[in-house]
Amino acid sequence: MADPEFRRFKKLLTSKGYFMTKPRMRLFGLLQKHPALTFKQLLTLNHQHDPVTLYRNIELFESLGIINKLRLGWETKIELSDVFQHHHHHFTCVTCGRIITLKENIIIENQIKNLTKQLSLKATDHQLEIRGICPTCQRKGKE
Amino acid sequence: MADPEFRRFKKLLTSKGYFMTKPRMRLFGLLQKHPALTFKQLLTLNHQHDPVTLYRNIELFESLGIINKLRLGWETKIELSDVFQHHHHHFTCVTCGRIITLKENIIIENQIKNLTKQLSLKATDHQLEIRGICPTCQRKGKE
DNA sequence: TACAAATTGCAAATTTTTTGCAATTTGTAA
DNA sequence: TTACAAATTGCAAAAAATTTGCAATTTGTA
Repeated sequence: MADPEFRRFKKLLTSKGYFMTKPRMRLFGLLQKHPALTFKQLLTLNHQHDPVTLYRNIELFESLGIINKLRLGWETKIELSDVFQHHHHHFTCVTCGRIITLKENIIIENQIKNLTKQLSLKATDHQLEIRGICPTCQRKGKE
Repeated sequence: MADPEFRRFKKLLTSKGYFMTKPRMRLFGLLQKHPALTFKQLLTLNHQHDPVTLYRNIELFESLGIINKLRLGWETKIELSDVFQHHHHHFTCVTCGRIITLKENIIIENQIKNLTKQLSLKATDHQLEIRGICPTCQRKGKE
């Protein structure tokens, strides 16, 4: 495969002595394709396969920094970490549950840098979720 | 009780026809006292009492906007919503798990307002978690 | 104080997550 | 390419977390 993301993924695994297996490739592929998935969604998309392996690989990926777990709305979702995606934030519609990806905002990023610097915190990453009502649901609400 | 927060809490409950009960007062009291608790911590602090009632009241409080669930570090935590606290953000130390409360940052707040306005999103609230290494753990790491 | 409606707390069901282990798959080095 | 050691899977089963139904109790109202 020529996919550079895949190569980075492989490196993360193998440099620590883990094996590149089919269930791991499948999981990584699903996360590349979809923006943010719950465990259940992953299990469904991964049909016919064992939840146990999925649990174990999610745990592994988490520990290797391949994925992040987020709470969006009321659910815990899994998505690829910033190593594989442009850094971004999320807007969750509290009415329909839709998630809108918000592209990185430089002013906020800088402000976070200042803020942590002042407090002598060494920041590794961050996440911002904005909740509210999406344009579609706003329109429906007025009808 | 003269506590104005408590009165606000009571109003939120009773204005929708819910009763002010002892388990609900206890839960609210715990959340006032502690910054961000997991379900397990709540259960322990609430010793001798049933998990079922706790689940039900957490769900109710959530639906009434009394509390928020957050994912901090790897855990889901519960804290009083901005109705009862100054709006703030969180820093989680990935090494020791400590949570540091970050006071509201006006520049970030304004930036969020601009951002959502541009996209016609009606924002109701948001949360920001910064992860990294706290000063204490940074020192330990160097020893 | 009496009543209707809401809530609790128990038992039990259901769902989610973890653990142990034998069979299989993977990477490495001859 | 083959053979081997180590890692991983997927099953069965255990453990933990969450939800449901219901009778007894508590709460707000008149």
